[in-house]
Amino acid sequence: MAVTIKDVAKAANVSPSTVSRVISDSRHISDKTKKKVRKVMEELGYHINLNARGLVRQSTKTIGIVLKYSENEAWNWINPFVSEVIQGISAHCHEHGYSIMITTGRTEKEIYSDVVKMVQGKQVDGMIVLYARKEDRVVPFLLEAAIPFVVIGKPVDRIHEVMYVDNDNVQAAKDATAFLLNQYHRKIGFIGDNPSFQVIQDRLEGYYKALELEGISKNPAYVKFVQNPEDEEKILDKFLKLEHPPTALVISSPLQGVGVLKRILNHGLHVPEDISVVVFNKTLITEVSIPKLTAIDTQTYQLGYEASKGVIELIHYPDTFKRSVIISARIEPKESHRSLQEN
Amino acid sequence: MAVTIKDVAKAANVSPSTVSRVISDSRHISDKTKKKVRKVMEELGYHINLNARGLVRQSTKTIGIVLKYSENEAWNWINPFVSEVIQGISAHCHEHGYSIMITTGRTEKEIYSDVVKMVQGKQVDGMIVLYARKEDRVVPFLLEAAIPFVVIGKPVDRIHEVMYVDNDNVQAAKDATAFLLNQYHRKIGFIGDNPSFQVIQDRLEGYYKALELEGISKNPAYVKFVQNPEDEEKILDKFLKLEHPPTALVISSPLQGVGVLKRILNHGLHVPEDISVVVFNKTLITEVSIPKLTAIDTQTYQLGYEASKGVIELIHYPDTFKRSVIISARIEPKESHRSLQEN
DNA sequence: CTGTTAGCGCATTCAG
DNA sequence: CTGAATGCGCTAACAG
Repeated sequence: MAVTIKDVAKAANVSPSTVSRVISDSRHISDKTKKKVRKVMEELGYHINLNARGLVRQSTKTIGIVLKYSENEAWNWINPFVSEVIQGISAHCHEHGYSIMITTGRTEKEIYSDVVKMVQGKQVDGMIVLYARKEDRVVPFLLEAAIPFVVIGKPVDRIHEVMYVDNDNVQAAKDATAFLLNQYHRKIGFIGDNPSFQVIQDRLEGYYKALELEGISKNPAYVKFVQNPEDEEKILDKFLKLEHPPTALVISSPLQGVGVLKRILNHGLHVPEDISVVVFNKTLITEVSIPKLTAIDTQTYQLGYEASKGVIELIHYPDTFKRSVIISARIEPKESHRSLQEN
Repeated sequence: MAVTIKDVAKAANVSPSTVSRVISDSRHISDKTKKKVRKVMEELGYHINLNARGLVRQSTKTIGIVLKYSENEAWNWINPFVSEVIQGISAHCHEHGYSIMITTGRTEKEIYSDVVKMVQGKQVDGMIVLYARKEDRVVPFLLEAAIPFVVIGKPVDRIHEVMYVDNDNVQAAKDATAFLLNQYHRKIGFIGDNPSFQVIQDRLEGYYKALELEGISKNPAYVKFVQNPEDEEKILDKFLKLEHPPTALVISSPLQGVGVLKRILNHGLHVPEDISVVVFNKTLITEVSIPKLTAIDTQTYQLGYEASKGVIELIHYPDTFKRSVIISARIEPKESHRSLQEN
């Protein structure tokens, strides 16, 4: 067995509680004893057992992260969104001494039970959910369990009861579409992935809104959902076979963006000469892409950072008003778009 | 407070120890009582406190993951290698009921203290280290602490004392180089990132070996290390200003691969017409790249999966022979190379 | 300023 | 097959 608080106490000729107080640097302990105890701890190689502390404190200083799953495994972790968000969460958690635990499940059901285990098992003090989607069981469970949590994305149900961090996706998509409209595009397509995620719905809405403002009516043929990379080919085919193919596309993920880029080339067309492309989420990928993709910077890292700030605040002050945070997103013009009017 | 084993015991008219036995499905309990107790657990909404269990069992069923850090933050998580490895680890851990905790630190020092906290704090039963590098303090610490762990990559020191999972990077780089030699390239460059990582050293060695077999002597001008994306430009400049610029490149990361691709285009050159490129680590990125990059499939997911298998085996059978695992890597010819002899 | 006492929730002897 | 007793390592009153 490892050396415990008792061993230290004995060796230092003090009581265990004194040692405990030294550990938490209580100000009710004289500097002299602190020094003495710390020396003994050093000598004995003492280290606190966080498990035991967790048990008595009813807190583990750990945040659980519910990963976004998708039908298509590959798109999950590889999607740079997840990586960047976690970076942001990590950074803030580290500043506050919190550890991070992540779900390991791959299906919706597995992830749900991971969450139950973390929460009911008292492994975490709070949770961050990396997605918002319809008919999801995780958020209702967390509400029921009354554990601090923050959703990244816009919750679908019971929105007033949950704290969330999100971009204004409606606005962002509206901006992106308006950006293309300003460049005299009138036939603009929209490509999203899984429409059951709220984020896709919001972006679609923003896209429609921008068109509406220009008096352009909804055209379902210009809206497609790609659930796996293979579909990209078909979708582009369909677009191009239209009597009036789109001259520009708004695409809801960077990976899809580069995918579509490639398909366009396959068709012997060029970006931005033949088709302009604006994608959601500026990431390293959009930067290394050729051409660089004109992308909407959703400040993913910041999203994670703020989410972490949120949970930790909720943990410390449970009665905090659940003020949700909107992270601004703005378009960064790069090389994948052009104006139709080459004045 | 949540409902505990005692509450269940009381409600079911049994002793706490009986409830405990029902939880672990002990075969010393009659089916009748099991049923009865389970019913009560259900009604009361009982869930085990894993913290308490951890304390008494001296095991948390949690694996810690030590993330690879790099000077350049962005390259860390975004690097798909990490994502894929974690997917593999996740999958296996989930199968065995293990949770995953990740380090949150960004600098070497922070990560080290994260590790100490996890291990000494008894938060984890085992560890997986996602890198192997010189003068690293983590591995020695882990050895000292005598906790089960597996390194992904080839350990630098005390290699016989640690279990590791790795590709044969020497062989893989040799194959990659030989592949280019077979295509009649004679001036082959090598680009790696941080040379303090063992993996880079190994690949460099393999590269040299292949050249040697063809009687081509080492040329330092053909070997460059890129520590951040900006350097790519300079390095390519240097390569191209040589009297005999390389006609092919072996590159040690997919992100660097696409980066270099882009720089080559900037110079008005084309891949594979002017320069052939072979990169390490087939990932989604190499697939969506234009052209698709001829890449070495290092089976990253499998690397993680095997590492997890390793730790969990070590946890269950501490005296397991530390048999290390080599995951085969093979080159997947795509579109970024060509033969110099167009017969 | 420090020691004593009493658990946190669970698993595991040892009896019966 | 089940119950009573004990302790995992730590913290938090409550005394002094």
